[in-house]
Amino acid sequence: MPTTPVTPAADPYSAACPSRQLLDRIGDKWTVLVLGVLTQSPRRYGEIARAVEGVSQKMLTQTLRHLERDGMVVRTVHATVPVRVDYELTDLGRSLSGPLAVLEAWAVEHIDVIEQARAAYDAPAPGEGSGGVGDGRGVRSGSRPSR
Amino acid sequence: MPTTPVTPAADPYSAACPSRQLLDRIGDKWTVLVLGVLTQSPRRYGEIARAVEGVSQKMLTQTLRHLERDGMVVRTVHATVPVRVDYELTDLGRSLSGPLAVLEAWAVEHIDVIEQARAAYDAPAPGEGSGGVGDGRGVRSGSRPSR
DNA sequence: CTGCATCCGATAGGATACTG
DNA sequence: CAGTATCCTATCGGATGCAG
Repeated sequence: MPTTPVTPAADPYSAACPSRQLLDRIGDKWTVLVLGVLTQSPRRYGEIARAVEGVSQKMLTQTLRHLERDGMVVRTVHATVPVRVDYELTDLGRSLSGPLAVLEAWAVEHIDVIEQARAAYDAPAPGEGSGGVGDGRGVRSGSRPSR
Repeated sequence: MPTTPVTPAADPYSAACPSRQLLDRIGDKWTVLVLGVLTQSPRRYGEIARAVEGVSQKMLTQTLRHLERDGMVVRTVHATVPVRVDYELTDLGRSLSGPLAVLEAWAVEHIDVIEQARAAYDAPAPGEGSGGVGDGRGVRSGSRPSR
């Protein structure tokens, strides 16, 4: 496979779809958080670990490796006595913050409605046995089937 | 917890953060795909199953239930002889397509650079022993550490 | 300090069989 | 047709221990 096999990439239902690849990456537990920390300024490994708080070394390292592999961050090792490693966003990494901000804005703006919907869905079925509904047109499932 | 414990929601590193909740939802394997299918028009269960292609009933049903719970889709059951169920996006669900499109645009636009970066990362270390780099300032890790 | 290796529990997700 | 239930595997992710 010398030249890239083109891969249409126009098919949203393919695993090779750019959207899917991006979602697989940012959908994990830490990537976006790490990206957020690095957006502010370059950071050392330990700083990121402390900033994100809750992430294990394993996951932090894995996340950083993935970001590095994708060309989103640059890893610089300083051969000092206590080893020091800096991570810095690349232009590519920085360019992602825009779309991410859009998504975050949507989330913040609609979280209330979502949580209301969840509460309504989780609540026990409302008494709908009063009015006549036998029109055979269809029934909205207001609450969870069984859970 | 009767009244919501407030949960600042301003802390990006909390599991209760709106952004995290959204990412947890769209980060899974099928949600965005199902959303995409429904964006076009209301669909029956079987139609979605065929359109997404590759999704199992289990996952499709689970995804639809999640979307319904979050108030993104409305599920309507028609009590006909062969049962018929329609799924339709709500205004909330439709409003998400914008941010999603932004993300997709970014992915499509940068996928080439990302794949190049990946190829470079996966490739064996390039011979950088030529030029003088012994300034002790730091070394960029050009390729993967071991795998 | 930074990170890799290993063990281990939790969860996501696929295949299959069965039901209203 | 539209699910539900069960089983099983792969992966995710945390804890711990070791190393350069």
